[in-house]
Amino acid sequence: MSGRHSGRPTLEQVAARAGVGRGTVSRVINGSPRVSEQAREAVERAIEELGYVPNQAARTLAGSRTDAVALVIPETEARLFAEPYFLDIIRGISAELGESDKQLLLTLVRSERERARFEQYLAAQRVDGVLLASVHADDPLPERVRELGLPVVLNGRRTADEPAAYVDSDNAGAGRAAVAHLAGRGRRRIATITGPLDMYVARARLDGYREGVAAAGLGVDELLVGTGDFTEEGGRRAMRELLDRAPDLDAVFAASDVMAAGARGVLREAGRRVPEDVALVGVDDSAVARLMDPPLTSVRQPIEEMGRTMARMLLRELAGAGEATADVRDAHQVLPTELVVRDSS
Amino acid sequence: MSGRHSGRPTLEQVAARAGVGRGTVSRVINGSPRVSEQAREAVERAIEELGYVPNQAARTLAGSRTDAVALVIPETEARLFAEPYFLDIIRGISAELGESDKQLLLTLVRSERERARFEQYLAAQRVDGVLLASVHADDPLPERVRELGLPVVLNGRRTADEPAAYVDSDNAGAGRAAVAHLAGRGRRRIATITGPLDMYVARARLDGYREGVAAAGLGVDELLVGTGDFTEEGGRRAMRELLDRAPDLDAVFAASDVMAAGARGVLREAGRRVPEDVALVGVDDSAVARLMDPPLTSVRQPIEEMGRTMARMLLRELAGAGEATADVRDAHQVLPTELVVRDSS
DNA sequence: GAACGGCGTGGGAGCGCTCCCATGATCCGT
DNA sequence: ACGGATCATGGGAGCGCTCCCACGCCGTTC
Repeated sequence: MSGRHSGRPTLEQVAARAGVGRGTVSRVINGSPRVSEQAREAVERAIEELGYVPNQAARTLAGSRTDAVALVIPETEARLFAEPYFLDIIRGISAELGESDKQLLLTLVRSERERARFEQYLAAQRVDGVLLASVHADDPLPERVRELGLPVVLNGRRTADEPAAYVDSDNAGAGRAAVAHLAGRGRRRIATITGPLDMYVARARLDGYREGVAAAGLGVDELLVGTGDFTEEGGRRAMRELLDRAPDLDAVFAASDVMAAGARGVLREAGRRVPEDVALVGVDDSAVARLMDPPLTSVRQPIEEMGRTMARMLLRELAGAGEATADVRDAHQVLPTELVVRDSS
Repeated sequence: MSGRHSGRPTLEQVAARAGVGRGTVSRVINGSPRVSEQAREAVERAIEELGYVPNQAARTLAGSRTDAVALVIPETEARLFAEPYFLDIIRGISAELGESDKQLLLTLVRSERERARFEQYLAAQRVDGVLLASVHADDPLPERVRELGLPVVLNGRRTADEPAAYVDSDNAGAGRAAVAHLAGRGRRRIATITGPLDMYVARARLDGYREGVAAAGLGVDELLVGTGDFTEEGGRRAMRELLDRAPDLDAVFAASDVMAAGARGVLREAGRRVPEDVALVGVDDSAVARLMDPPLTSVRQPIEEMGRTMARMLLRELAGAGEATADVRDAHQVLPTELVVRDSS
């Protein structure tokens, strides 16, 4: 066959063609300023002509930077949350990463075994940093990642005083806004359906609800607090219990759209009209909310923006390389939510 | 501790500790049979004790296998399709990949520019193969990937005689099943709302609809065919037109749940009851279908299974290494759909 | 005019692994 | 008992890149 022209061109071949040394080509590729204009042009031309693309494995091996970050999604959660959530997160992350030439390694963690394997991957130097979606209260993963010397950013926090870097939305604010809205429409017996209370996000929304009730001068009634689990069925169950315990309720703040959908079904079966008899507000502003009948008032989280912010934080830390983490405050971002009013309230 | 963390252990150190040569350690790691039981045990012990994890970059560089595959999702599509779709696809792929120690590189392609960049990545030897979600009719990407010498598997086909390997669901079957069901319930004027007709999936469902109508001995009436675009708004628009053109229709087969949801709203506004006046069937069996009022009858696609199958096909081709693609038939998988009957029909 | 500092440059020395070949030990048949 | 297979084994030779040091060459400076 014809010569050794098999395989892709290497940096060495580019150097030869451009009439310079390997070092110079490397400098051009990596945007070093210490290259003469002339040499740079020659190299760029050679790269163009040869269709050269640097071999990533070689770069990583020699330089120990991988140009990839991992996004970890615990599979169990993936089913609970309104599903579009993760897609939006991914979209935001991907958009931000795209601008910096980084790759996204997606890992769904289903079991302990897969988790262990994931830690292996981290140790295998496959990524420069880790993004973690929806961590549970007692999840040790963030610490494990740090021990491996990798920066990590969480989506949501595990506790109020989360030590790791995170991006969260203003969950308490969401609860307050929902209740204020309902109270503003004259509702006095406002109930809530919470998420699972071992998750910080659920607690925070409940706290916001309580603050909102107090702020409206209504006095908190624990009979009006029903516990759900972010699923439709959980929403049904909680709604039934609430109707039992507090048949005089005239509004419900459900901590997720999906639970609101479940609750809506129970209300219909109970002959309560929405919004005439019972006003309903959800959280997420998902497709479900728009398509419900009547369309559901919901507190929107800026999900895609959360993804972007996570990626941005991680990239900043990667760039800042030096251990000197500028300011812890930067590492804790809480994004605002927004009430979207529709016909259910 | 301070001090120079001598970094992670290398294969060489494992060899030293186990009292064998590098080659032997490498053989153990790669599961070669040509290793004595004794040596194997010694090496495994050393790996355990040192917490050794092979450096991926080095393996790739030396062996030119990357242990990663890319999943490409055109961003434009991501909005059109019922969103959970992609998450399910990802879930299936991830599950299958997890069992074979491969990593998933997720790439959302938003623009021509990002597409070009993606091709660069492929050329940079970052992945062993490519999975492509929802390709458009004229998408040249599959061919580009092949030119780079990488195997590719599509989700859905571009045309009826797609040359590339693909996994699709039985879209025509979905249309037939929906119509048969509606006809079975005594509906005679069955309309359809299609997807965008430049997509094969939309055409196939329409074909199935026509076949179903013919099979029921109803005679196809083009007035009953409305064109949508897989969005809720498109569904509304098509439904309005249908009501205009064929006010006597008594059933609608919408080619997606989301369009069905849009249509349902228009029907309500028009004072038509579902299912009494007009029966409604969608496709996807998504959360939207379950949460609609009344809950929507829908044709379910085995989305997660499609993901699994895609991954399996790609892995098989990667394993088969040799160019001898066994049988083209294996490369074209069409999975069955299933009608889920609810109250809307 | 000699000494000096800076800058662009070339290329050696690895990074940690797989591939593969040569080696010595073991086993077989005759 | 001996030549020839068979087998586990060690280790050299890269894979393609980045890092970094040493080398000229230039313009300054005193």
